[in-house]
Amino acid sequence: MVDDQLDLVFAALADPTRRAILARLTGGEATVTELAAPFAMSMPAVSKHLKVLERAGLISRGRNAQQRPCRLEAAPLADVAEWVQTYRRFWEGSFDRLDEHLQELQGGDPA
Amino acid sequence: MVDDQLDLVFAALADPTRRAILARLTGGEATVTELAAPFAMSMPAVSKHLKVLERAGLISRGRNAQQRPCRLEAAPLADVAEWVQTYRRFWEGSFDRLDEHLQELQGGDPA
DNA sequence: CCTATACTAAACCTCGAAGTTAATTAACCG
DNA sequence: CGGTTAATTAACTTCGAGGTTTAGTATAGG
Repeated sequence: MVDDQLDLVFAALADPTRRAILARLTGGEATVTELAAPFAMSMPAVSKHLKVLERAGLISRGRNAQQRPCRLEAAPLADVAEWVQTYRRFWEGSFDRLDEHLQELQGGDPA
Repeated sequence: MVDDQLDLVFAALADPTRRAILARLTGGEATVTELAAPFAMSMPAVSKHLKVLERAGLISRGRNAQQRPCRLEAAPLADVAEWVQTYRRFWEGSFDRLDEHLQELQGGDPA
């Protein structure tokens, strides 16, 4: 709902490294070292990416000895889905702009 | 499919001005001047935002006298929807991480 | 032709994102 | 305690995003 939050989430998703990290986390928790392994990038760089994801609410972090396991927190993606959902009728269907406009005026949904 | 394209789209969406422009365009085509009106921002700034949206494939531009009407091109949002869709089961449902992992291994869906 | 209108291009500024290396904290382990 | 592993912090660099103002390009129209 807060627009700033959507900013953070979209910005976080705009980086392929971070999307790859999220994809990795669908397989379960992982430590920073594990997450960093696939990338040709230093550990602090990955640590920064994780901070971006955390600020966006897309991951949370636990504690296990010296390790800080990351877990996926997908809730903000529901907001993304909701936002994009409002545009669905603009990529589905084959009506032209005039039809779209009429549709909007009438609040109708041809699906 | 092309990861770079998703980068461009997410990055374009990470700015509230640009999302507002897209929202405006759901009401039909608009000129740059019309799009710029609601914002406390110079016209060149809006012009740059439009270029970002265009590069992401989210708008296209026509020509009408001196005006360059913009129209919404929502197709890239389908890619966004598809991407986010793969995470849906991670924000729906109330199972914990272990369950998620088992679910993934079994390819099951408890919904 | 001249001028106003609509927009883009150019030049510039500032700030933060993304990366580096080196230093620091924290926890385990022999 | 001393050393190793895991991760963050700090200091620094580079680059591009987002904004500005000023200048340039088209096109409409008196």
